[in-house]
Amino acid sequence: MSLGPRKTPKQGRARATYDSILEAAAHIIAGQGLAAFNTNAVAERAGVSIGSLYQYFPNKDALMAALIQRQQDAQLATLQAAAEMLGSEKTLEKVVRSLVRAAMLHHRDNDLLASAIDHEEARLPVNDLLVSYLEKAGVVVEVMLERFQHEIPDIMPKAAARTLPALVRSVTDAWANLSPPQLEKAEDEAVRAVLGYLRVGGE
Amino acid sequence: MSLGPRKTPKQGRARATYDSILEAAAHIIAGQGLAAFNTNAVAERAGVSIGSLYQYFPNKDALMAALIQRQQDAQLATLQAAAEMLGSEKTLEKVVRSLVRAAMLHHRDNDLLASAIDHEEARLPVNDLLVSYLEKAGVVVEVMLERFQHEIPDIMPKAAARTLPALVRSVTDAWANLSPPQLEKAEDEAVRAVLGYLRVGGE
DNA sequence: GTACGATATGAGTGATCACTCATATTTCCT
DNA sequence: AGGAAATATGAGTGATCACTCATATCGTAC
Repeated sequence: MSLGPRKTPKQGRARATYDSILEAAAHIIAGQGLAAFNTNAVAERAGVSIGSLYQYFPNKDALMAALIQRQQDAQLATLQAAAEMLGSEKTLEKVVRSLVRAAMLHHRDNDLLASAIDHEEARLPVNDLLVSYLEKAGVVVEVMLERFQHEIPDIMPKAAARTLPALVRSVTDAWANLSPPQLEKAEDEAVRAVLGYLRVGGE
Repeated sequence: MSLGPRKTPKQGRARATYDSILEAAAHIIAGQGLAAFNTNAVAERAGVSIGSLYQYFPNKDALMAALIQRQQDAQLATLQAAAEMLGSEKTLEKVVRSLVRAAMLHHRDNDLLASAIDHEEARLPVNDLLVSYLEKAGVVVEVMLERFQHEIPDIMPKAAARTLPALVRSVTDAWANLSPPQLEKAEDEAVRAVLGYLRVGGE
């Protein structure tokens, strides 16, 4: 079963249809979870007929795969923007705290979508996508960390780039999923975890 | 919609039926994922009629909730056993490495089941279960860490107890889900993350 | 052994949902 | 203008699956 697009849009309206379908899919998953994600609902929300959806996606999984790629692109863009913003920041702790805060905000707004994507990544044959995304994100983190080599001499930037996002995500998850959510605590603990990870063995 | 059991088994065979249903559900999710988890398949695998399943579980979600509780109980037991085993271990690093290794083995065998449970915990109204589980697990971790107060003076054991499991899980995930999985690397990075987290600010 | 509650059965029902296809409309090109 | 290619439509189809219920069997107490 192919996950590639069935047909590439050639006209403007086709592009618009394609985009509105992806947008609708993201909206439904983010708002009501994976269980509410069905092709009929997506088409309706997109203001498009079910037939049109199947013009561009050969099946439901292909739609999910496209959504995963879209999300990866967005996250990469966010990360790159953050890297530029923080280019002037002097202390490692401030850089880390900014990144953690950004990750938490993103988390608050995209909780269901992010976890649904995690879940589906494991089920679908999209490993190539994932690896190439990690590759690119890794480079960005690597560049950021190199500026602080003096502070964290033992770090292996490539390894750190892979570990850090997972670390932030899990710690914030652990604290944000309480009732009531302990968001300040979450931020502190995540910063603590990241700094601890980076500095271990050093000093 | 109630998630409690519909009927409590009073005879031995009823207990056996009940258990085999839970066992079958776990087996299916662990082997083929959440998508293959349907009540008919569970009943068949359990060697029980679909009607029997609904004698004990008012609906599919109740079955999932029971599975979640069962898994929490098992994890707690594992953790407690580990805590006793490690009571004589002298260095913090060794304790941490043992725990990480145990978590990784568990992960390798129950990958799909664990992530499915994570996913469903978020969807079902089982917050009470989760909170009480974290409470108990927290106490165990707290006791373990108190022995190393001299090494990690700044730690808040309750906070650590909540953060650590999430941290280990995510780091191992990040490295284990590659192809090929980098399991040694995963262990090293997870140990590094935990030690870093525990020791930050200290030394 | 008989009676009664507990337990087990599985064909059947209704709802949901992925996906098709014959047809209609729009855009592009000359 | 007119034809062809691209795009859009949505009723319909078939499969899946959660859940019911009428009926059957088993265990136990007397």
